[in-house]
Amino acid sequence: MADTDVMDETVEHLHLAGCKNVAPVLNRVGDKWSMLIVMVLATGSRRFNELKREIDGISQRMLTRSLRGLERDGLVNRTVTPSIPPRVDYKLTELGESIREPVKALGDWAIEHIDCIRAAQERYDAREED
Amino acid sequence: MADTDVMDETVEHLHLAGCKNVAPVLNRVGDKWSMLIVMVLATGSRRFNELKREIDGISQRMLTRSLRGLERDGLVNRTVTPSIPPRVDYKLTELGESIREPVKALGDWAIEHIDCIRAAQERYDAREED
DNA sequence: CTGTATCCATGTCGATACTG
DNA sequence: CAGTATCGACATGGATACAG
Repeated sequence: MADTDVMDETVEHLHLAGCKNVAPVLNRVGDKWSMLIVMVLATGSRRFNELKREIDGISQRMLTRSLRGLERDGLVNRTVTPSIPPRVDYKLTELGESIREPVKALGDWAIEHIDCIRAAQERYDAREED
Repeated sequence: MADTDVMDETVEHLHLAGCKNVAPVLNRVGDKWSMLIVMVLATGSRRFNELKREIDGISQRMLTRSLRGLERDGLVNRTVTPSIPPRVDYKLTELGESIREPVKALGDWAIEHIDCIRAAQERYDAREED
């Protein structure tokens, strides 16, 4: 099972040993821009400023940071064409493609239950303001 | 389609209109403790300190906050028994149960691809330190 | 065009102390 | 037992300026 030293403590009460593996993924999925970028790139490769225009609201800094994160995790591929002006293209890797399905499942769940959630929130908030 | 006023701007370049709905869910799913709590509660109702012991590493503050968030979103039900000492039980609602499947799908993806991700990260980090 | 560097505001998380 | 209150450390995100 390779030398993953994640079992350093005997995780007594957690059958959730894999959680240490899941957490970083949840972190990336849960961040503000990454999955949005993935969804845009799902429709085809883009250049930096194409993404910036298309995502609408993202700052240059956050686009760079998000892309670097996705690239580091192997979800996005970055190709530099050293021309003048320079050209950089981003596209999903196979790994990046493969995450779309589970993320979409979550997105579908969210859309399907959003009314239920909002109703719960309103009920909760109503009870607080007494 | 109900009066969801989320189409206030003509979302030209986004077929991702539902994103405003998905974001809050991603936020909850992506946070550090919420899904861990859901997974524990999936095996049965718990009291506050049972959760605290079982989650291991969570602070009292974060457990309270996470449970409040989950309760507000309608994923968790809180039942107070005004005895001495007081007793409070938490259990998943139907909505809470229903989110387990898509979250598990994402968890399975993470576990399945963790080696690939780590490899990509090491490759990336190796290239940075030159 | 594609970034990097700074600065700053805000949010998240944890430790600790205290309460009914 | 089941919280609330407070504080401080740290991470995240945005605005702006600058650079190859």
